Amino acid sequence: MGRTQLERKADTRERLVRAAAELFGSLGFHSVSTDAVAARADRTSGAVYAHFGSKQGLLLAVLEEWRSETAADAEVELDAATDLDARTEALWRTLSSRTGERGDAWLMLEMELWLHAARQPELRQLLAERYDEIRHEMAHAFEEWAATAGSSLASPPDEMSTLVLALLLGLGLQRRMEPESVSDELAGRGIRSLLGLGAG
Amino acid sequence: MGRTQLERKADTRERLVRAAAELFGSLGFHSVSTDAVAARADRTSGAVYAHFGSKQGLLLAVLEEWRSETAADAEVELDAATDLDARTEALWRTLSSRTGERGDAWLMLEMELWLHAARQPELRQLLAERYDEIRHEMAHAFEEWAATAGSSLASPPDEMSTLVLALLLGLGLQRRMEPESVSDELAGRGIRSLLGLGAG
DNA sequence: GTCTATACGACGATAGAC
DNA sequence: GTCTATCGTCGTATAGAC
Repeated sequence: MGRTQLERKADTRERLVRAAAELFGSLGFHSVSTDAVAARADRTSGAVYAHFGSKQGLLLAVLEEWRSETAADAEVELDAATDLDARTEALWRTLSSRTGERGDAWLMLEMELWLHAARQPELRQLLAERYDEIRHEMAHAFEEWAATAGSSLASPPDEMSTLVLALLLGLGLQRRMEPESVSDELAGRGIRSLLGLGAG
Repeated sequence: MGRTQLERKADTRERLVRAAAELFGSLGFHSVSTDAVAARADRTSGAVYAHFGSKQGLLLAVLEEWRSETAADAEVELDAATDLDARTEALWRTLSSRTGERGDAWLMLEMELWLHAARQPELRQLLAERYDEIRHEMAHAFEEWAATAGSSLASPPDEMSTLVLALLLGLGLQRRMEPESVSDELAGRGIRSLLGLGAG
């Protein structure tokens, strides 16, 4: 069939990205060779260069993949939550403490990307846009929450989302070092007090 | 003199740690070779292994050095601030947006350490203790603030310091990618609303 | 696009003299 | 403790056949 080679190409690309996400996240970008990624994807390192040009190109592809996944996950989680407590908890769960098949590789990969971006302007631009998107989505959600709660937000929604995103990231960092220091309940309380929608 | 060799030893150690802090912070741990560190310290790589055993041992020494420095800096800054606005601002400045000679290498080195610690239990323990210390110091300060303000804290001080530390870290991360997204004023407002001591 | 094979460089770490 | 010299290894990336 004429489309077999296209399918195979897409398949290889997907395999490589998946393998890279798993290995980079669990072992770290620098500790993982292109050979290792290719091997896990049942390919050879040549395929990495044919598809992504470099090891860093592969890292970027992983980022793009996770961005869309995360957005989708967040939307599902948040739509399912009805009251404020459930919403804040869902937010915390989605952005900072994912468990399950991917483990907590999420935050580690995020930090890995942040570090690279901190030193490379092109990457920095890309990550900045990523944060912008996340903040926008959150800001939109906050406005809805306030509306359904009958109250109004104390500050501009985009400022609020900056603060909330910061809180989520920072709690994730601490939680990874010392899980007991950050309970789900504490996270929820923190978010609510930033929003000014808490119990007071 | 009998102490010359001891002095020289201490001097070499200090040179190596300083050089490592500068290079690791600006270029990243993985991008910097032990030879490069040693060269900047006017020594050779053998000295690194004689003093620290490994490249990672050197990283740990850098961490210890910065921990004490940061604590001292924070104390000075906070003692100089009198009202709540000045205090929250000093907090933000000390922990997340240091500029000057060290540039913003601080946060990058911190994240570098975090990433290593996330994968190594011994290091994780050490970093957890570091966070604990920071939180304790902040918690102590918060109690004083509340006392002088005549009000009381809404939550236990150690929970508050967890939230505030999270906010500071998270804002630092975003600020590095997109400085305009995090104003000093916003940071101060965020801290105050977590503390429940804000304007409202 | 994918493979094998390999060039080429760099790195961490050690040995041994001083 | 510090130096010079060096070993062995591993990594990224490329060349060229298929």
